[in-house]
Amino acid sequence: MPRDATETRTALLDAAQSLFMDQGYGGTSVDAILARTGLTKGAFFHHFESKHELARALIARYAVLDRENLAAGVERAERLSRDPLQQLLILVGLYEEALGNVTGPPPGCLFASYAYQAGLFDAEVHDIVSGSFSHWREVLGAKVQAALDRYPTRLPVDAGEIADALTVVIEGAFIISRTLNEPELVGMQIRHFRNYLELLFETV
Amino acid sequence: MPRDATETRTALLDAAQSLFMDQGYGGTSVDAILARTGLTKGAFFHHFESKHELARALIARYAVLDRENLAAGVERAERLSRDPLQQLLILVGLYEEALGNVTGPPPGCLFASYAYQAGLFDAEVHDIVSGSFSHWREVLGAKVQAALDRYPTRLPVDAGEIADALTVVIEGAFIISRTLNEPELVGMQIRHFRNYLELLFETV
DNA sequence: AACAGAACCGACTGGTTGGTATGTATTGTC
DNA sequence: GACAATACATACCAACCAGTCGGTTCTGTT
Repeated sequence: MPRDATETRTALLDAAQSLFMDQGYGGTSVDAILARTGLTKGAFFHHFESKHELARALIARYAVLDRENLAAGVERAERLSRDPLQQLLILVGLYEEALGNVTGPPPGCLFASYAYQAGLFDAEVHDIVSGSFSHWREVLGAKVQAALDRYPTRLPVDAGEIADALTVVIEGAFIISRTLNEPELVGMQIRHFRNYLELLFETV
Repeated sequence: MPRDATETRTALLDAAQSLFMDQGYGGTSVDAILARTGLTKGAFFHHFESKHELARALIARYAVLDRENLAAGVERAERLSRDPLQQLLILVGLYEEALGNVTGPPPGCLFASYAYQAGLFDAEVHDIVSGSFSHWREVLGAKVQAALDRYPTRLPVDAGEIADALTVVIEGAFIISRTLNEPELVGMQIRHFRNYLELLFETV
């Protein structure tokens, strides 16, 4: 077997992800990706049969990492407490921690970059993105529902909506944080979502 | 004077806005804009000296409308109540109303489409976008501060952060709403921000 | 050492891109 | 109704685009 191809493939995916987040899919040429990696057309089209197929592979990789990350967070929260409300608050706290202590440029989300370029992609890519957000809704929604089942709230709320509210805050915070170039903003805003939960559940 | 040019110019800007929101700036060709309007290269480059200048004009127009819209909302809220907290809640309610009763495809924000394509634009465009978000922070932040000065809160909060939280929710809700194709989501999420305010200020 | 096959190179292609040059149509002014 | 100026159309160009293809290099197998 020849030299290690996964390294090259990863380099292409990494460069593409960075460029797509900064210039968008339509604004990034294959040549730009090659210039960043130092590779050539031959390498690119050996690994991906088209630019579009790269986009698909990229977002699929991102979706897997996102799921693993979420699952790890949930597991960790479940290990740290038996109480569903506490688990929820811990989970939010973990994301606040992870996205708050970022040095350098504000972080972003590949799914979000899709939202305003959806017309460039096909149904398969769309399903990966919407499936990822739906997954957040399901996983978090279950936790919220468990908390709702056990504790009273100051206002009547729907579990799915509360679950969505976290992804909404994260995605929205990315946008404001990026345009204002204020990396701290993301953690701060997640903090406010945590405030909302605590106020809702009368823990404060 | 020749025929009315503003109509043509507006048609170009409208088509560009719609396409940019759907495919991004880099993914939209000048020809695509012309195909949608039924115009030609001659018309385009008569009104805009480059594609980039169109983007600048478009986001500038959007920023002006956004400011006017915000100012109108604030005025209306101030007319409906003398109390700063009530004004704030009314203002949020107005946006919940405006963005919640949308039929057809979920709405979006041109500023947000910029966030993940920033590398394609220059400092001038960047200043318009960041200036717009800063303006929201200032205007809303002042209202929040006025409410904080008069009423106690269950948790200590910063006025600017609360102001940002609304734009964060709106922008984030756009993204999730668009990818899941659920137009109602935006209004619902703004509702949760209103809940947060009401819980914070002990009105519920 | 010979072979096979994957990994990669780089010149090339046809179509598309943003932009230009030049021409024509429209409309108010005198 | 001649003139001027704006508004728009059309043909065209060089640069760039995604993608192709024949060739070269590397590496495990025998």
